[in-house]
Amino acid sequence: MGEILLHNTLTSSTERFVPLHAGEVRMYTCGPTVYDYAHIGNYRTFVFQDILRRFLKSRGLRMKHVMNLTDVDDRIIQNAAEKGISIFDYTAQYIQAFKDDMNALSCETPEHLIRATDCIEDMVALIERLEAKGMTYRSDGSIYYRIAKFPDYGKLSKIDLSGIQAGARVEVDRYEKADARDFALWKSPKPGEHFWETRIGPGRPGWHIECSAMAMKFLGDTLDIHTGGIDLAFPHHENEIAQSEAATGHPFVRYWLHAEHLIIDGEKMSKSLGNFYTLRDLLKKGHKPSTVRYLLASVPYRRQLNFTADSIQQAASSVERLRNFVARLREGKFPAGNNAAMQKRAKEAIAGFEAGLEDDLNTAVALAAIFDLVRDVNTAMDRGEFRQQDAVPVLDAMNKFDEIFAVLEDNDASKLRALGFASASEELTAEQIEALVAERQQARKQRNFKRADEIRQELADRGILLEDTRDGGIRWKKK
RNA sequence: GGCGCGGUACCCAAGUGGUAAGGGAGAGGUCUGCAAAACCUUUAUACGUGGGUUCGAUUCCCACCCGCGCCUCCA
Repeated sequence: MGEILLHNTLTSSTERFVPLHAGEVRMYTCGPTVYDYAHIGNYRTFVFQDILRRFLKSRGLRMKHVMNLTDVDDRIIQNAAEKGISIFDYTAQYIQAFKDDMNALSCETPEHLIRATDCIEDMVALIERLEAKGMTYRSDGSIYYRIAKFPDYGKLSKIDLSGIQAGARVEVDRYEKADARDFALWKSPKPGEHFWETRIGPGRPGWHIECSAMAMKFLGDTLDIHTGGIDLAFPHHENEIAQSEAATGHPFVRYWLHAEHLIIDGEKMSKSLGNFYTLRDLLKKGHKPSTVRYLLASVPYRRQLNFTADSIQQAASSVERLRNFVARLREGKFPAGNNAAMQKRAKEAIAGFEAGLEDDLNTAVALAAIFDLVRDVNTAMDRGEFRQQDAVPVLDAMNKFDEIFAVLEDNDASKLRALGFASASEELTAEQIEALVAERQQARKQRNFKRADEIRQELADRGILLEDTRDGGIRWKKK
């Protein structure tokens, strides 16, 4: 195993990753704002961070990983008010939807998945620290961060503040700020708005303070890794740095990792263009959760991912190839014994796979190593050079792959059911399928191919594909 | 305008100063009762365009064109 390289936005370079605390990774991911269903672009970032945490875990590192759920912001307050329900109830449904989606995409749950509103006290305390250090000012009951007092401002995004200062684009919103660049730490409530009564007055937290407070609450002053979409680098992450480092005097994050955006058919995804998809939209179209995960994971995270009808179809085919391979390994009949070349080949594949991931999570290279193995082993099988005992090391390699990619298990149907998508055709029980398979085998023996094909078609219509194997057996799988 | 990422075959996508991984799709073939799966063969000689450096550049430098993102709350 080589060293792990990660690209750090802060330094604009790819660096060797070494956790601050041996054996443990303290990581923070900006979670969703739960005002609606998350879209497929959101999940690009979440699948990326899942690949990252799975990879780090596979290296024996213990994860201390926090993800926030932003469950209070302007849209949430407005939408909840329109529906006449509390923001808690309003967001609860989307938090559940988010968890369900993440589960469908086989994304592991971080050690701490926390509602922002459960950490108001921590945010208040952090704002107090900033006030004590003279980093803030009050205006109309709101509290702002005075960027001019933080000389390092802009070091993450390399933004030139003079441009903003002079720019005409900054709107004067309803809050009175001393400087257009300043941002709200605490917002005073408007009439009828949800607010918290606190030591710093009534109101609600600004977006940026959430993440600083929650990250440091669970992970300490300095985190190893902070992930998010590239769009968050400015201003959100820049503001997190300003808040956290001004309060503690310590570096906030050692490695900043940003995922590039997903675009649709070469265009930005947006509601106005009509190319805006949630995960459920895709599942409704008949795509499998594993297909979506594979597609999102297969393009290296620092590259824009162009999502097209073609690319998702390609992902489906690729997963199918991998699953077919594993089924062949598990069910195939091979001559007894072992072939040293196969053992060696499996080890090489693992090494190649890991080398790809080590290189800033280059999933494309990692996948190539696995597909090379698939082809070579299939070839060996066809030539009769593959032995029964070789299945173990090769399966071991595939398991190592799936520890990270998590697409091999054929559990799409149950995941779809969990999300409330009933399969169109009624489910056949394994017994019913076996009975039909047996009948077809009988028909084939009698060379009654008409009946055999009828049965195969009948099963196909109900989502079951039959494959006759070389050794005269049959294997079936769900479509 | 400023900052950033990218432009590689039909599609997705690696990669290196010495003439291009992998996947998908297509075509032909092997196997099979037929299919499916699998395998084999095949698909880039302008690696966005134009210059430059070099014995040699897709890979380095410069310019330009195009796509996408950020520039106050969007992953």
